[in-house]
Amino acid sequence: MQTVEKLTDTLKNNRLKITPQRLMIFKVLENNTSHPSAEEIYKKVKKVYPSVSFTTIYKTLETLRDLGEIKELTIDKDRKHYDPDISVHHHFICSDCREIYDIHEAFTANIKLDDSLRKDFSVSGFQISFFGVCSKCSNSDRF
Amino acid sequence: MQTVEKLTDTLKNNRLKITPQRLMIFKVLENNTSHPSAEEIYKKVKKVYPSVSFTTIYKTLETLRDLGEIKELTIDKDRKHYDPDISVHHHFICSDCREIYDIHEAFTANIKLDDSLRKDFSVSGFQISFFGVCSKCSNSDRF
DNA sequence: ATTTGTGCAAAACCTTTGCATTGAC
DNA sequence: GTCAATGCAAAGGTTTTGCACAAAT
Repeated sequence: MQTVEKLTDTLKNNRLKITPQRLMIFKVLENNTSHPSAEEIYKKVKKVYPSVSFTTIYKTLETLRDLGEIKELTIDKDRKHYDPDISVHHHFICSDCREIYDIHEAFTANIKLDDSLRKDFSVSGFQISFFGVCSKCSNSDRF
Repeated sequence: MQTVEKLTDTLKNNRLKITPQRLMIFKVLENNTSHPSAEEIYKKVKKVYPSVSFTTIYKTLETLRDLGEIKELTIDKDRKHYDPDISVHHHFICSDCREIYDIHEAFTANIKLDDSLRKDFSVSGFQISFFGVCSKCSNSDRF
């Protein structure tokens, strides 16, 4: 996602309106690496704008996704998560605490799209989901 | 997933009961590479057992997953899909028709778990989701 | 003034659960 | 006879939608 400042320009260029609620959602997402769910964003925005609705959260997230500013993550079986980091990277989800961690690793360069794959599919991207238990949870398991 | 025959033994060994509904669900899943959703399984079972319920479908899928016989796929943002092929492989989901295809490719061998990754996480598995449009859909787009 | 965004309430979905009944063993 | 499975209805949780009103441009 761009900076909030640049993002407001992008909205203007698309004849979209800049509202306090939206600005707050942008601020919550800016530099956010916690992969929040809609509810987590809602709760944070609600602290500043108590009357904000889920409708606004979902609509704004949809708008940001359509602008290509954020990515909707389908990795948690229970709910969607949102990622303002649209660069190529992958995720680890802890089966215990459900937290999602970023994985920026060099090995991803080793994934070459095979010709047979190219023939059958027009691949626009891929995403690796790692499963397991994070060190925080595996440590606490010992006690 | 094992063959239906072997699966019945596994159930017996776990003191689980073999019912006509379950057998039908097993048959629907056996050698099924279409990654069906619960509803798709429900519809097929319903043709033979019209009074079958979603409860039975979901409960049986849960049992099979807990036995390690099938995998629950979190790749489609709208619903879960079920895969009786528990061998290591990956998937391509068409953003147009939502169909999920298997990807069995040699390049997956190139993914080595980095030491830094091993240090922070106890990785039990990973799964690559490819996104894009399948050839069926990209062909039909032309008309 | 126009047009988009907001928020409420309700709906739409998918999935799970409580419970009485049925059926497998 | 015992215990697990089934099926119904209801509930739960997430996400979407219709619509009137508010706010941004």
